[in-house]
Amino acid sequence: MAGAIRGRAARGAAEAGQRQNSAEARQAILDAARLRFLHYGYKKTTIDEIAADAGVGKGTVYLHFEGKDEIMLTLVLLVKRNITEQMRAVAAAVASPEDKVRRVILTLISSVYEACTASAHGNELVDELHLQLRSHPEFQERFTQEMQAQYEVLAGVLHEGSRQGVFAVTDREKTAHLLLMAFSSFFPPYICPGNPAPRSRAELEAGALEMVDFLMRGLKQR
Amino acid sequence: MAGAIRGRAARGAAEAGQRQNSAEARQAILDAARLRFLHYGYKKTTIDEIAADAGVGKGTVYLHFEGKDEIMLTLVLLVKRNITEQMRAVAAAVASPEDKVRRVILTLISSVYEACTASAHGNELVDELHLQLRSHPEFQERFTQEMQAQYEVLAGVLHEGSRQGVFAVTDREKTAHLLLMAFSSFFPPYICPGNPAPRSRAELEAGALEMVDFLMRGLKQR
DNA sequence: AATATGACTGGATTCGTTTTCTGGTCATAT
DNA sequence: ATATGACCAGAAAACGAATCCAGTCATATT
Repeated sequence: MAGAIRGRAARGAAEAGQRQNSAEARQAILDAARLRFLHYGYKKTTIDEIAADAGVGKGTVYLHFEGKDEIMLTLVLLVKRNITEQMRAVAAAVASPEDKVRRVILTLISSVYEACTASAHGNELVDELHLQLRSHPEFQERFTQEMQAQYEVLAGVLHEGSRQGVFAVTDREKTAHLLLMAFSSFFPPYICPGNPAPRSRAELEAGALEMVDFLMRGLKQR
Repeated sequence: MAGAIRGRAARGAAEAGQRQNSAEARQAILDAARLRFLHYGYKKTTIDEIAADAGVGKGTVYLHFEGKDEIMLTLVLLVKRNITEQMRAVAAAVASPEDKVRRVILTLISSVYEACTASAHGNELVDELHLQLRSHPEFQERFTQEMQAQYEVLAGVLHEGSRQGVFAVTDREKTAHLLLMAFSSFFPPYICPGNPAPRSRAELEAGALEMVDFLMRGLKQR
């Protein structure tokens, strides 16, 4: 009985301990990798450094991730999810549908800008992301899902506006998609042959606001 | 008198001959360069080859262009002008303003696609263009002017629609600008983290048409 | 048995050197 | 006044040696 109790307790502790340690280790690896990537860039960061910073052996890293690339993709996906959350929060706040559309889109654009400007290696990381994404269909899938989630946040606001008679939208999904597509030039990499790339966050947001208001004219109920 | 005549004729012939030869040489250089660039890419093409193909000495190339980069930029500018011309032609045709907006934008997008897909080295050329443009302010200026011209073609159509009471546009220039900006994702390089890049010309045009019709809802008089 | 580790490996990358190539110049020719 | 091609310097390629580092695996630990 004591044995059984000890056994259960021990097993429970072992399981919990392992899982907790495991989760902790995973998180430590992600944290260490994020700092390294931001400070030194993707290529200059080695798995050995990440493992050392995280306080685990090198092999342990490979128990949690298939490789360096997956660590980076995982980090970016987390950032993307975080942005989606912010958008949801903005969409859930009390405001007119027009304002919500404005704010949801601005949130997305500003957050992406913020994330890419946070580090001196932002450009390298963006390039690397695009590169890696091309050869990781499973992550492509997950990224697409996340974009889908963002479309849906916007679609929700459109629906709300629709019910309130402010917007005239038939296919919310498609409209949200087109709407966000029209903002391609506000996302990095800012490749603008002709137009100059935005110089500052303020300039970016001002441009985005103009675009939002232009696009919303087509949404309004007439 | 005969002397004067001969003199004038000779001078005229010389001038005309020189200018004609000169213009011919310039054109021959551009033609040769275009073929080489399309067939072998920018980097693999040498000035010696261009000169040989054009049937002129190497030094002559430098009488007409400041360097290899300027030859390429000149060629691209010519293509851009040609596209503007096509847009003007479409805008001048008889059609409803809505149709003209559709067609003008489709012309632009299709032509750019066409130009970039014409060669296996389209991507290299686009990259090279962006690169070179960064260090050639005078060409930047000329490219911007050409884009301005394209905005104006579209602005003209908007104005026409406005007069006919079909569109409600206050600032034609700015509207044209925003309108074209919304199509960034339809121009190369097609960098789409999430959305797939267009696979074919047909897919591209279909997407563009959807976008045009979406955007035009905001333009219509209510 | 389940998990963690770090020494080890080989393919990739970097580095330093040599060689080739090529954009641009200029003295000469027409 | 215009056209040319030999020439030059600096860039790019080619190469091999040295180094690095992602990923593996035999072993250790619990």
